[in-house]
Order: sequence, then structure tokens, then C-alpha cells
Amino acid sequence: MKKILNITKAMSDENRLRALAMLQNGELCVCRIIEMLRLAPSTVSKHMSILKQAGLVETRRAGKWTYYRLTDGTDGSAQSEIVSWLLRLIKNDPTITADSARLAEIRQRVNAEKTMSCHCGGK
Amino acid sequence: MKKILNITKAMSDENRLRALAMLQNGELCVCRIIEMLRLAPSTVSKHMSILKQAGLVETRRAGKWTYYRLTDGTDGSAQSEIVSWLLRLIKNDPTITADSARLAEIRQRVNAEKTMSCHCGGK
DNA sequence: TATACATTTCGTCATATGGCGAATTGTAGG
DNA sequence: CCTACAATTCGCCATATGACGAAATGTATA
Repeated sequence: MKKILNITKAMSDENRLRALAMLQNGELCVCRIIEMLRLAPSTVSKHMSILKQAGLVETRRAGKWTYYRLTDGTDGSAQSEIVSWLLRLIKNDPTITADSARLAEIRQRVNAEKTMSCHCGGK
Repeated sequence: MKKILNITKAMSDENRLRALAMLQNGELCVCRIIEMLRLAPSTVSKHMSILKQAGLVETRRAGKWTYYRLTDGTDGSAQSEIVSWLLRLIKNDPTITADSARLAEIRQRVNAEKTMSCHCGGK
């Protein structure tokens, strides 16, 4: 029961849903998610840890960066089922489509800055 | 988004999950749910209205009683998918199995009291 | 209409949650 | 080692949530 509540509680916040939706297109480092959600780093970190605690996302450390990705859904686990349900439902939400567009821009910019030392927000 | 959050928030409370699980075996009047959850009537009423608002349950009025049931799942709606996922997951939870056992007792007692005027709790 | 009973609504309280900035931790590079 | 930067943890605040009892509402029946 505790486990299920972890999952449903993790899904019951708009910003966390937005983060999950963003991750559909592949892993993102925290700084990118911060940029997308326009929230304080500490806030985003907390959100991501809640998603991770629920088993909905996994992390990969690469140097100074931590990359988050959706938990692999090929195992038919409870998490993967629910996440695919969720993502299918919110796909057409205005907020989500706006996020997607902005994320595409960010990916382009990041790509262009590949050679620079700072990949994060790069002001 | 609002709609999805209504659903996920509705699912992110233990007592509401217990109520949903109970309804798998058929509709129940509020007084029975009160008895199962051992919560104040006002509290249970609030919980049920949240589930109804999310579209997870429907009501039927019969005289003084209001019966709640799971929303019909034959339409392949978002709600029915998520509820079946949820119920499958919590089926083996200790709290839920205990609830089921107690519900069976209550159904028996109620059946025995069919001829009495008060069907609810019958102290 | 008056009464009883099931349910809901309202007002209140304690706790949970989401937000932030400051301080801390971990890692790469000078 | 010392600095810089990504990310997390901590402490605090405002709001949301879940609990209750009291009062209101709806319905059947005397």
C-alpha cells in the first residue's frame, strides 16, 4: 500500500507530471529540468527525488551532472504501465505541448554549445 | 491537466484506495463505507465526493440512502484503465484483504437484517 | 406537518506538501 | 589544495489536505 501511495502521490503534482512528460524524449540533466519548469534548483531536486523514490525515474551520474530518465518500461512493471497511461493522457495538454516546444529549442541550443564547458543554462 | 490531477490526487490517499477496493464487489451505501473505514460520516462523505469528482465512482440514490459504485469500465475510459490498474496492484495488500474479510461479514449481517428498518450499522 | 435517519456542508484544527534561499555535498579542473 | 559549478539537503513559510463535530439538507414515514 505504501508503495502504491508513493506512486500515486508522486503523480499528483503538476510539475512532476511535466517533468515526467519531458523525459519521454530521453534523459535530461537536472539543470535542464530546472530551466523547463522555471523553479528553484532545490525545488526541482525535491520533485525528482520523489519521482525516483516512487520508482518512476532512474538516475545516471556523469561528471558533475545527474541525468534523469524514465524507468525502463519493458518489464511490464506497475510503474511502466502507469507512466505510459499518464503520458498518453497528458500528451495533448497545453502546458505539456508548450513544454515540448521549449524543450526542443533548449536541445538545439545545447547541441550548439556542445564544445563549451558549461552546458547548463549557459548565461 | 486539471482533470488528470483530479484523478491522481483522488488516488493518493489510503482511505480512498480502500473505498475503491471495497466497491469492486458491488455498490455500497455510504453508511457501509463509514463502517468499513471507521471514519466520521463527514470525512467519508468528503472522500467519496473527491472520488466522484474525479469520475472514479458514480452514485445512485435510493430513498434515504446513497449508493456508490465504480464507474462503468466498459468504455475504455482513462478512469476505468487506471482503476483496474490500481485495484490489481492493491489486491494483496494486508489492509485491503482485511477490509474484504470484514466487508463479507457486514454483507452477511446486513442480509440477515433485511427486514429491519435500519440497514446501517444497526446498533 | 412533524419526526427520524442518511448524507452532505460548514467551520476548525493539526499535519502534509510545495515553494524558496542558505548551507552542504560531490566532482572536475586549475 | 583551492575554486567553480551541479545538485542535494536543510530550515523556514504559505497553502493544501484530512480529520472531526455541529449544523444543514434531503427523504421517508408517522
